[in-house]
Amino acid sequence: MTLDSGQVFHWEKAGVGFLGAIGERAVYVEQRGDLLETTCDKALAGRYFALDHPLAEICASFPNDAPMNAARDFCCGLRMIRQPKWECLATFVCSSMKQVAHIRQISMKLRERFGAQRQIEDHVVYTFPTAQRIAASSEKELRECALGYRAKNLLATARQVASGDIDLETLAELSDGDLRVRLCKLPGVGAKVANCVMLFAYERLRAFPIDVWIERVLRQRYFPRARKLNAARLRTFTQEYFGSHGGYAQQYLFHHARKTNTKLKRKRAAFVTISGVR
DNA sequence: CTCCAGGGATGAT
DNA sequence: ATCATCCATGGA
Repeated sequence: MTLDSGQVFHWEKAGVGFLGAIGERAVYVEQRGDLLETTCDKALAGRYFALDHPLAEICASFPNDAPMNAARDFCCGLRMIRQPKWECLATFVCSSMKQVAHIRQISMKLRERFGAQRQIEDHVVYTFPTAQRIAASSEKELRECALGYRAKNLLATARQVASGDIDLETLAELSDGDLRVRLCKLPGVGAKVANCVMLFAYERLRAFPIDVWIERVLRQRYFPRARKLNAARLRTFTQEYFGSHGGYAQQYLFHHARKTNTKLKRKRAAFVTISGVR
């Protein structure tokens, strides 16, 4: 549930488990009931998958309404991963106006081209390239990874991180508001991407990214027929209504909507077929 | 084939 | 302060 929820984009199904990388290490993970089996250091996997999060307590803190209850039931076990900061930032700079399936492709191409190769059993996985490595590439090379107009932003952001102009680790000391402001100064980072990075890499469980899916959920399930519902209005509502674990609630709503896919897409015109027209 | 996607930056009202 | 456009690309 966690690895398929659109937080990370490089894990691949292998047998009953998944093959991927946690930071610099190639890892195989497999869930057996309520146990997690892994080939890597126990503490490393436990931290990455946030096994210390009190899931029952967090889910109990969600608001009690129909869409939230449905999402909670559907997403049982889903956790917010603790991602490496640069990896998360870079990936979501590449995510704008892209479907999850395509973000996966971009992520894999960047890894294969610029990352480090790791062997695990008879498989090969790649680590995510450092900011230094991306900064040393060119816009042309990045465009060859299918980034399109995002290539310029990724390159510029990588250069700021690689040069030490911005230190992603020390940003962790900042308040939510200050952290968001600093992240939004990076090219290709707006409120949505900043919130994703805050939620997935800085443990800011309040952060509530609003993308096209979540906006549809909010408008159709929480504000049916509401006039003048702008971005600011949605933002204040989500912060107050979903509370201190809003990011968790958001991810549950997102994953549920994306996987069930019912009645959220814009209605298409109904067609009938009439024969014998000619 | 068409539609649209885990948006952001920019310029016009 | 809000709104409209453009930006590349390819899965569905």
